[in-house]
Amino acid sequence: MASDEARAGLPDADRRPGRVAHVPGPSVRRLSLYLRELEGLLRQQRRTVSSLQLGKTLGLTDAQVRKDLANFGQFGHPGVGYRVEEMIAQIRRILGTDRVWNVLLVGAGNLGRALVSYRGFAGKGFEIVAVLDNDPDKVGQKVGSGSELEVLSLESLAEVVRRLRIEIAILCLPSEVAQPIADRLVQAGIKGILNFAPTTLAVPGPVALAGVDLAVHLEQLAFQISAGQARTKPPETPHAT
Amino acid sequence: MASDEARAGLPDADRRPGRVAHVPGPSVRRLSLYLRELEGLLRQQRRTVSSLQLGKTLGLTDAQVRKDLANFGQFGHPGVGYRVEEMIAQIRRILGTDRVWNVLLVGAGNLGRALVSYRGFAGKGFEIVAVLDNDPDKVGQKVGSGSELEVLSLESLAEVVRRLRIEIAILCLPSEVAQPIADRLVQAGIKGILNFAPTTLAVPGPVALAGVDLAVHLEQLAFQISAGQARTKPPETPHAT
DNA sequence: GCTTGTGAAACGTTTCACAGCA
DNA sequence: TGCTGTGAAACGTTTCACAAGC
Repeated sequence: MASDEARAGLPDADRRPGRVAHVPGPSVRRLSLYLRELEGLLRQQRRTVSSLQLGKTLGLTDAQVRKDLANFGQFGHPGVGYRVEEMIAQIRRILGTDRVWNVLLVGAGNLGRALVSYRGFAGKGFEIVAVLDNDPDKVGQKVGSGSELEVLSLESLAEVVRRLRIEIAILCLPSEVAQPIADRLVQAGIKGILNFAPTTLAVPGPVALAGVDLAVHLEQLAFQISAGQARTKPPETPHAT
Repeated sequence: MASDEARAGLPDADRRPGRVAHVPGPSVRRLSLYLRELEGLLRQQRRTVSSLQLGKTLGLTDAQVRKDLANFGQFGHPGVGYRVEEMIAQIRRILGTDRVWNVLLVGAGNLGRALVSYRGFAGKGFEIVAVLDNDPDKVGQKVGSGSELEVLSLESLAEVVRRLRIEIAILCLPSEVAQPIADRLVQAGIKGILNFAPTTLAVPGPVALAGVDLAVHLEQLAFQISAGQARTKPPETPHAT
């Protein structure tokens, strides 16, 4: 651990577009929420929005919204606010969803099949392009809202990842097999894993990891109800597992 | 007096005797992860675990683990660590999952039906005891792993919540109807809502709220992959297979 | 008028380091 | 020796307050 040299007080000379120095994690998480709100405003034909308005629906202060967005550049227009369409394009570019990511889904159980049919990814920059499962009964089945995907055997994992240039995988598997499958995905060159198994995965540093544990979210509700009763601040909480 | 009394915006006060004074939000979130790890250790017949061991699998420091647990009392045994079984019982008590919560699921689409069949809630203190849907074609259908639940009409919402003493609802609905249904749930006396619709809900202060937006999680992965490349909260030295 | 962007202050969380106990 | 619990220091995030621009 390097001790801190005199690194305070230096003016940030790094203001080149495209290169962003250091962004707080919470800011990045909120970026997705801003995007969601802005897309809603666009559907309502709204042209601009102020930091105060944007923050109000999300339970944030106007200063927070401005600081968050200012982390990535100067997008606002004083006296006007933020232009909805422009801001959407900028956030998509920042998040990296201004292009389509090919996604692999592993595990065609109830949850897995539901995700393949999930409409919420449409227009968000993600497309599930392959589904794998272990179970011989499931292999060969057609899945998806239009039944356009065929479940493939796990044996084809590496081949599918490479052939379809897949960078993100969603794991809907029993806890016991999640880690070995994650290992195989990493080996095959996957860059990010979204894990729905209720277990902690270990992956090498450069591989991105996010976890969604349904029971965990319910537990947080139970705590808020029984202990807290007062609301804590942030609604959304993605937490790496 | 410009700003002294002006802080009344956020409800926060909870200083009842017998209740734990003020616990950082991040600590509470990690509590669920500790519980999950401890339950895994119990299955492996482990009797005790140190803060260092517990933290390592989760990518946390030992000091962090100790501080988190110390927020709620003194549970550790110097020179020994934490007794697995005892700690599980304590965390369940703290989270409020040392009893069973009746859960209502609203929306019997793909995702909703998958959650009803989801085995991960078993033994975690949550039981889905009713399923509602709008669609006349779905009403009357049997759902659940053993097909033991019948989908009921939305009209029975308030009656079902009261009769079955339901305190938590899971929303698997299109964004457009999520808010009106949330309003009806609040009206019926629900205490917490887990929202899977990709929209921001507004609920009165005393009602607990959590949201899971699948697109948001994928966006965070996309950002980590394209911008970050380095992990935000890195567990140290990783190892591939 | 209204609204952004931004230093500086306020606040919250994590890490450090060590006393104390088994 | 091994480990917890805890003040204090380090670090990170949010809020404040206001100059500057539309």
